[in-house]
Amino acid sequence: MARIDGITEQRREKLRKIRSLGIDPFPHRYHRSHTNKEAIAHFQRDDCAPQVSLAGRIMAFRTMGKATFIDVRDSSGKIQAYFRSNLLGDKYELLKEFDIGDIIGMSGEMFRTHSGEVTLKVNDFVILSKSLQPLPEKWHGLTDVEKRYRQRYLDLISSEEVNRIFTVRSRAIAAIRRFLNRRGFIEAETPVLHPAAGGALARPFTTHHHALDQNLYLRIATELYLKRLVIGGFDKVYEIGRIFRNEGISTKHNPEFTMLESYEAYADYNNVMSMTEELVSYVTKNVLRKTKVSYAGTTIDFTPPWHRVTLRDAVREQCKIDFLEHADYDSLRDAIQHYGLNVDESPSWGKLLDKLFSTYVEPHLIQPTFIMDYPVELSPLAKRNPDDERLVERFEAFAGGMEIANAFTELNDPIEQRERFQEQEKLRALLGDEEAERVDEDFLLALEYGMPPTGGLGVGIDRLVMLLTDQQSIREVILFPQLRTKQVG
RNA sequence: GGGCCGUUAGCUCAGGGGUAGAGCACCUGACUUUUAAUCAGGGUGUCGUGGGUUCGAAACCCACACGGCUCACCA
Repeated sequence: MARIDGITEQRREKLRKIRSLGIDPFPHRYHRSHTNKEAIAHFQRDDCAPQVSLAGRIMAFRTMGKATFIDVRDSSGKIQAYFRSNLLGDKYELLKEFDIGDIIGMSGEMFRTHSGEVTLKVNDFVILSKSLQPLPEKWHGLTDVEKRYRQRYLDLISSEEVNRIFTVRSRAIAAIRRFLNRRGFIEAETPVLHPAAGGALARPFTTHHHALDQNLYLRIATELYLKRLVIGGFDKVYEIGRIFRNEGISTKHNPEFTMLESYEAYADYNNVMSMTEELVSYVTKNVLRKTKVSYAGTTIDFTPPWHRVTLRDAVREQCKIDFLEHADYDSLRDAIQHYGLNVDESPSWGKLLDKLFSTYVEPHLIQPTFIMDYPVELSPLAKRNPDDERLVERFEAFAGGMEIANAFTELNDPIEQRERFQEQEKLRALLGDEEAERVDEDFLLALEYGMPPTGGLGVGIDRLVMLLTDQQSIREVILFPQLRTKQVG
């Protein structure tokens, strides 16, 4: 990438010229009296000619000899500014040293042009930052996807839509906090560096602490620490935090992503189910002012109550297979073959079932749906279903064909939890399953002090934002998605 | 990691063996209410990188890099 070409050399020359005139092209501060939006609103509301000082990035120049219009944008929006030679005198010539992309401060009074646009008539202006690189083209903007992600600031400058997506993301997270805080939840911050990566089935990133001379893992879930807080007496606790999983990258997976986890003492997964649909519809209504969203050409309605169906019935409906009647690997595999279904080899019964589900059921779950009652093999941290000990009280929420939440009645029996961990260790040893849970003695010790019956929830924030913004790729809702580092030179 | 597609000016894109192109941006000039301002003039380039084929390669072949989609893994 030629960092210094003709255009940037011209701009460096302008920079030198500005300095030679005794002007600091990067002054320390500027007093704004209004944002662009406020200035326009003030003029329209009061029908006067208020004196204002505004600042922002120059987005366009329209010069007509001794008069110039420029468009200036700040985060509130665009405003047009009008520069006249006979108002500004010699200073008008200084405009020649300004370029699209520069940050400018301007003062003057508001008026309306002949064509009706509310405009700032400038009587003084100052450079606030000189831009040395040309901005993307004004009409088409930036469409090179790689460049959009690597230089997201350019994407944000040139695309209102991208700007909107990340504004929605921010508002959605704020709404989640508001919802939970109003219900009496406390927000916690638990460690990112874990001595053992637990709380989910996933490969972790590893790192090393030099002073402790100890290997550490980036967290794959916040679960086990948040449960310690429930044991510590925080009856309602949550964390919105970055999770790291050392797995493939796709339109639905980024190695680091944001998850909400909440835990509520004395609640079970039925209570959590109600809270989940209320939470999501609250967020949707607050952020978009409606509960129906358009996603991938269809309409998704988040209004509670959502569909509820057991995993068993869902799989039976789509695949004709009752997994409880095919409770071992060979039986389930044979049933899949018998019905002519196409499911890849999997290392275990549970993974085979998971595969069957994600291939034949998940893509159909467009409207918000709770899939309930998972096999105990797939859920080492969930409490058994009292009606069928092969199952646990667990649900996953789906919308738009994606999993957006996972929740269960938490296993709080320390003896059984130890047995479940040991089962996972067996899977790891037998099948080389690197994602299996490890026995976490520190967590087991905490459980032995007694954890109240608790309902836990995990929500994939990125995927929720995808649904709210009608984006089919997770990279479009993450400001700086993971890309391979480009070789320099 | 596999398959398919892409990479040409600052940006958006044409060009598919014979002198490197357009629009926007930029530069020069005109213009005191324009708004994708207009008018006249000016191409500013390692055609992703490295090899190969050829009299001649941006183009054809091979390898590599980066990206997109997809499959595998997962949430």
